[in-house]
Amino acid sequence: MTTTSPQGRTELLRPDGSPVRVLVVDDEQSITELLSMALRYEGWQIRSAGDGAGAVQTARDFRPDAIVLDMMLPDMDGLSVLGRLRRELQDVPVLFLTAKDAVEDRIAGLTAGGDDYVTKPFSLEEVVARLRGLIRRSGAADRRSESVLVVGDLTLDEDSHEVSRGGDGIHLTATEFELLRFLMRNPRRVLSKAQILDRVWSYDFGGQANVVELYISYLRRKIDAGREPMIHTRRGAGYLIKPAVPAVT
Amino acid sequence: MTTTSPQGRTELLRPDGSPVRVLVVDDEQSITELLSMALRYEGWQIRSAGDGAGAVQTARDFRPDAIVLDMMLPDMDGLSVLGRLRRELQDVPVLFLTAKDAVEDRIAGLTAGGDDYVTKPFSLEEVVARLRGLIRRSGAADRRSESVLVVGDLTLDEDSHEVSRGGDGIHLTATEFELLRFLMRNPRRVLSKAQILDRVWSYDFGGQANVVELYISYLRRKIDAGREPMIHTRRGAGYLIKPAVPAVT
DNA sequence: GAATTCCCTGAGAAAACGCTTAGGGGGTGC
DNA sequence: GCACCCCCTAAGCGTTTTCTCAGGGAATTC
Repeated sequence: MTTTSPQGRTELLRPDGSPVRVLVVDDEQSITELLSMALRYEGWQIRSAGDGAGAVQTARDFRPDAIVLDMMLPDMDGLSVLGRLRRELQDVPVLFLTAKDAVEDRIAGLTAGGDDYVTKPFSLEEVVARLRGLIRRSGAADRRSESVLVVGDLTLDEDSHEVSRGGDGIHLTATEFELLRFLMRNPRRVLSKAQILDRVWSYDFGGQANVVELYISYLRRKIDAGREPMIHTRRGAGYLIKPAVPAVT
Repeated sequence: MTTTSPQGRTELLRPDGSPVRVLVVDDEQSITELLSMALRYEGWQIRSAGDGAGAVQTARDFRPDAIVLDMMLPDMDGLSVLGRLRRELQDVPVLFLTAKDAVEDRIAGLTAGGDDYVTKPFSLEEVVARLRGLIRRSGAADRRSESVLVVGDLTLDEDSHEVSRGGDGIHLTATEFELLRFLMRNPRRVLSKAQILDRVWSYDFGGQANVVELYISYLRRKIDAGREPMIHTRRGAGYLIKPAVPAVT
């Protein structure tokens, strides 16, 4: 089931209308805090644990609809945590957090069961998107909930990563895609550069704030080029996307 | 829930009709007083604290709907205060106050959870607007509360920062926008130049008092130009905005 | 009706802000 | 190992915005 808030954001809900529950497991507290904040903002109910034992225990009575699980835990290795969690909650989808250099094939095996993974350092948009996908596919939320964002004649498919405007396919790089997704999930709403940076770039990004300007300009070149613009600058405030108003000629 | 006072101001209220509660945390007393006054004027219930320990303690039994938190506190740093506050009140939205130069350093993630921040020196209108936005989105107030101000045929959208009169879009600069917002939030009420200066300009503005006149004239040019005027001067008292009375011709 | 006070607005300087280009470095695939 | 693509830094440029200053006009007072 989905519902649309007054701001136009679409929320995932369980079939009985109660909020989706997510368990976050990571030993770094800053990570669990960051994730909890972001996921709560999605309207989900969050619990967190700092180690494997805590995770299993919390999972037992919290009965989450999805789990975010760091593969590197102090007390036991991610696999055995996973095993125990699965004993409690058989079908719950898991989003793994792994270091970039983690062994690929091991992860590949894990995600075969419909799970997914994200490498650290991640961006919040990425985690949220992956999680939404997992929950959607697991059937914990209404299956009809869509994975396609539409603003005007602009279309973005979160599953296939396809983007098109007015029927023409548009190729975007990974970062461009995430930026556009964030804009399109908040149409007609001014998003500050800080907000964009916090959601779209990884949490450890320490660079210049003008990357946002740069990527906005890339996006405009691909999306607005030669058409009525959809991406607008609010000087001193931020950017927003909205359906193009046909030129009155 | 929203209600409209006799003066025509729209107030945010909690779903049960009680006033919204806000906790203000800053070590400079002049700031907490300034903010407390301004926020009480919004019809909200305010408590303040001067350090992190006090903030956590006050939050515990005051149970605020939103928190204004200075990042620079004497006893502990803003983030650990945040952590403790969040342990007490999980979903409470936070508006951070930060120094301007601190923004670039290490404030990544502040807006990640739907929170927001304002840099010092700030204007009261900005703080109030941001807080209203946070409270609105957090669901502590009635979700139907709108983000659009309307006076006569003049319309101002706080989310998209769009302004239009009689259907025609009007482009305003950031300062013009804030001034108009302040006027429109107090329709049919005379606002003195001093009041306007205190609310719309940052508290450390040391310039000439006639900026207000200047910006009123800018606004008139954009909003009243060629139409029945909505912005009126009360000589010796101030300015007010009200729906235009159709010209009797 | 003259003086005074208050308000409005034009011009212009300084600063802030956003956009764009060029290029380096890292990673990936062939 | 080479070529390609992607991400980001850095710097320069043009534009927009903000504000000061000053002159003139309008309302008010005496």
